[in-house]
Amino acid sequence: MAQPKAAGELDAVGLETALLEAWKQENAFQTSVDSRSHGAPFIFLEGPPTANGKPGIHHVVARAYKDLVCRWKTMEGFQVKRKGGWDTHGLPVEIEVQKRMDLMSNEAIEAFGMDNFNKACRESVWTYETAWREMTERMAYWVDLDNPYVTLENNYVESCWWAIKQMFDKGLLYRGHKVLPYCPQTGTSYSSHEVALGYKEVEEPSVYVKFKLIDEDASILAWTTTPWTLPGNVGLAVGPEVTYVRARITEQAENWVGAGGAEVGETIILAKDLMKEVLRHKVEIIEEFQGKTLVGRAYEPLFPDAVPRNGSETAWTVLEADWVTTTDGTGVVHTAVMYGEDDYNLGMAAGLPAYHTVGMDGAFLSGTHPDLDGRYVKECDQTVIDLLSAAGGSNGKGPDSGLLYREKAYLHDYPHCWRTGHPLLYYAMDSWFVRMTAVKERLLEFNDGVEWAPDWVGEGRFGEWLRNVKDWAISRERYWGTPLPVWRSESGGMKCIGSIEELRAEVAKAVAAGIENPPCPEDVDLHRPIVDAFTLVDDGGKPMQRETFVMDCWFDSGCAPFAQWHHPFDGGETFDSSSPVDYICEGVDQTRGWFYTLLAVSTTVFDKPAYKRCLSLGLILDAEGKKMSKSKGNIVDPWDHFNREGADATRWYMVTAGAPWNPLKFDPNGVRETYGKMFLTLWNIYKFHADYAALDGFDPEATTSEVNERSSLDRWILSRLATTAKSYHADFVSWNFHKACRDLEEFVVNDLSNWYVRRSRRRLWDDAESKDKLACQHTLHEVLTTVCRLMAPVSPFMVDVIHRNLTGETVHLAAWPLGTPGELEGATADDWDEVAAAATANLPPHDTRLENSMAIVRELAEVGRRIRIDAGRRQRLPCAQGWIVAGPDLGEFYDILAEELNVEAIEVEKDLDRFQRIELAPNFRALAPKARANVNAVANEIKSSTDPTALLASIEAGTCEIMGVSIEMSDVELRRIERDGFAASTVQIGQGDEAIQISLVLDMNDTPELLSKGLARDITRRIQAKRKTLDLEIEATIDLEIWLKDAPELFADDQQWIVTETRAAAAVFHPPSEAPSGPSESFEVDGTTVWFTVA
RNA sequence: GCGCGGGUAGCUUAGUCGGUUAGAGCACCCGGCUGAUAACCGGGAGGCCGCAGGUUCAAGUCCUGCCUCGCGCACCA
Repeated sequence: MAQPKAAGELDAVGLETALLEAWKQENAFQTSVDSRSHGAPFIFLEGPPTANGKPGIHHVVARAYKDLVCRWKTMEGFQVKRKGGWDTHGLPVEIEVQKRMDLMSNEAIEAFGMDNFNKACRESVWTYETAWREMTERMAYWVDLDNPYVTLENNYVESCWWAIKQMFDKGLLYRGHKVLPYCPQTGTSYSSHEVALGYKEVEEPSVYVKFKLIDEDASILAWTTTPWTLPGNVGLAVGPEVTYVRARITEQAENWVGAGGAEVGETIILAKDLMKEVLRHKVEIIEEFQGKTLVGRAYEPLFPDAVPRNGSETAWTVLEADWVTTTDGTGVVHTAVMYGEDDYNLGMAAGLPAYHTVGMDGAFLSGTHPDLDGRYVKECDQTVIDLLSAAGGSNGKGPDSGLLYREKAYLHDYPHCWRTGHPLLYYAMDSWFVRMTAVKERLLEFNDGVEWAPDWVGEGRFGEWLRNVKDWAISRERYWGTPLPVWRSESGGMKCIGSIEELRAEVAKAVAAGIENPPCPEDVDLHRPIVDAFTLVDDGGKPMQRETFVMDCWFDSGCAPFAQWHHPFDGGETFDSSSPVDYICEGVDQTRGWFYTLLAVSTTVFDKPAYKRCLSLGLILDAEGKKMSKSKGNIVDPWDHFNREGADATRWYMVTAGAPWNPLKFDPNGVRETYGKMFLTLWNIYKFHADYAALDGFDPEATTSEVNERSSLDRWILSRLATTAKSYHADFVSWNFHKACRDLEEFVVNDLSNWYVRRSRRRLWDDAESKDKLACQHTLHEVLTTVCRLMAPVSPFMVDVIHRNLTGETVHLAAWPLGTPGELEGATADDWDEVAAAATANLPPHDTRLENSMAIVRELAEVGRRIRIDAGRRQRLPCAQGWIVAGPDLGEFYDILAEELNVEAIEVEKDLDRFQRIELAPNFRALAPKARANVNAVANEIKSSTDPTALLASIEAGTCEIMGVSIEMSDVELRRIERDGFAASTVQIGQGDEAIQISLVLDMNDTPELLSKGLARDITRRIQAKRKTLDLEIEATIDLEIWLKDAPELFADDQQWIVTETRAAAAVFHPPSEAPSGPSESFEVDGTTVWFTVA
């Protein structure tokens, strides 16, 4: 039923686009999943891309690896459902819209109307959906885009709310402060990811400030790069173990630059290590002591009215903090509670007053200082410096020299708003947190159970992150996102809403309590501002407003395992039976992103891991090794390659270019190379088989050919196929897809095309039916279908065309050649009966001896060419005799060898010494323990022996001793090398103990018969080339005329051979005296001139 | 600054437990082969294996330090 049709010329792009159409018609993806519906499930989870930018080549890479594993597992008989997904919330979407609509501040958005804005966001999300869908389809990433999960949909949001409520009920969700990078111009705090976009190197004034101790006439010196935080100072931190000094100024400084200074006799306290760097005055050290002795000492506030004490006993005293170092500054850290993370944490722990001196607009609050109130902090650096450097300092009660010791320009990277370019302020803000620190042990435990590829991402980078886990600041002061479903009353009453039903009930309750509310229908849209409008009541009957935050959009995607099914509102079974998922795969940049939030949500909500296997992909760089980014404009458009080399070559290139977790330098030339090398070769192999199969009406099912009756060449390629397939599979299992595919490519190009097909060509030319031809066709059929199946997960197009034509069935419904464990009774994605699985494999028999022998044959064929080049004997001139010296019996390959070497006869030379001499080389591994320090000297003795034969004899006799070391056979390696003066060459096959040296010797003597044959071959070759340039059909016949000059005799047999080979219907061989009268082709070979005409 | 991963030929890269002469592809040059393709074969040129030190009989491989690139964290007084 499956008689192959002839294959045409290759048009990769046409082939792929036509096949896409066929797949669509056949519903191929769904069919491939459904056909395994009885298989064990293998759960894949798609990490949702944000569809608010055009997809680039880096997206293709990630999708290629997702697809690869899913297709592979499907072929193994597992049922691999693949639901698509879209990440639709969050700042990237908002910013896209803000840019487009010129709404660059929160005020602008609110003036525009939050409902309008969110509507625009909702629409904006789908701007690039088509582009994504087209890319996804074109690259043949099989995923269900018709029923994706979408994070903005009500069902999805409702599941997120449910999850938040679980956290809330467990006490894992709390409201607190966090110091965040904040842009007063846009009124937005930024996530670390966004902050990273805006670092700029800037030079700013840094200041060394004297904090005057109350109970002593001395000052503690502290340093800051942000003078605007000084009015908020309420503490000084010292390292308890750090050594400090009390230093007295002994002399005025010379060449003082800038503001500040000190009087002779003033006492200054700072870290000993930093004294030289900081102090510009000559000083004497009065005392050295540890930081802890300073703790508790009180000092005078710099700006006495800026911050109220509010009963704090620790305010304006010295505190200890173990993170204080002496790498820069003075070893004393000025602490302004609200404007630094460390400061804030220290302030909370020590009970410092937590008051802002700066408003949300970035200006000093009124009451800070008359000269500062109401001014933008970044413009006040100089004013602060002036106030402090004035005699007595800002309050006039400091030392005569003022409170400023020095100012110094300081160059550093500082975060700036990547939208407005303004410097960001670290600012303590209200925020909601998930208490990740409470589940740290569980996170680590679950992570240990994950199979990471590569393992160091899990143990190293991700493990490190988890060991230092901090509470997750999960709220954002934004508009477009999953609203935080917590309502709060002024008295602190709180309620977390976990479903629409609950929301409606609470609204009803509030209405019943007399609070007006908008209607809350069953399909109420769970977005701002709609949900903001509901006022609920707390248990005491007090009105509660929603906390106006939205969730970090990473929280949304972290909920994907269950929210995609609308869990638990769908009944809960789907998630319960598909958790944790078996496989996820994303770029390594998701380590702290999705990989983390999946685990974080799963751990806090379900106390369970989220995934079992995680493939973490390396970054995609451009050909120069730079990260691909929109701003650099170096993004490669996947369509460039889809439309030129096709998706197959693009995908195969990506996988073979390096390990999946290594950064990939995407080189467009590499795709071209892959196309030419792998796919064109594969196609031509296929074409060779299919064309003759069609011509001969070959039907693999109607005929049979017993493998053990086939030629050794057939059995060899089948054995190579089995070997390659097994290592291919093993590499897949260990995530080494690159190795697997490189080896398979090597097999296809080298073994299959360059040897098997080349050697088999004549077998198929034969018009007559023969057992051998049938054997060859069955062999090609088996090898090609198996190669197609192996390649199908990586590059699904061409192999499907080939597989369909050869077998009548799509490769995507075919079984994995190494077995289908997923179909086994009781199998799971993690566990199956190995023996039963092996029985489902379908591979030809191994024959290691045959593989080894053929390796030698091929080596010898190459050696023959080398010998001829060295001896200056042309390839087509036959040699009478070739001798093989040593090596295993290659008798069954003599015909191949004779043809490859172009020799009349092959003989095995038993007398090794006739053509070979020996050399001895030391075996260091064996020799080193015996000879110890003398190993090199002993080795030299062995290497440089003038009579290796005699040396060998003495070693064999056990009487050899060099420098006191007795040498045995295991201490040396014996090498056989051709003797000088022969047209010969020696090769080594194999390594170590199994290595053998084989020499090939060619007889260089000419006879008239050989010269005639050689000439005939040269003439034939020229005529064949001519036939080709004339573009003749293979069956077409020609009329031939040949003239010769200075030629050896061309015997009748050889004339006839030329006639047969060139399909000459008529041939005239002119006598040596004649020369052509009309136009003709001519060439010269070894002094002979040949003219010929082809008609 | 801390952590992770790299640095091998002009480019892309392989290199196992430390072991003899560091292997391949692309590009380049020369030659060959081809009813066989953009393929293939032989040869050539091209390597301080990032630098320095150490361990060792022996280091691309192990150790230490440094330089450099990428990523992540912190950018912090």
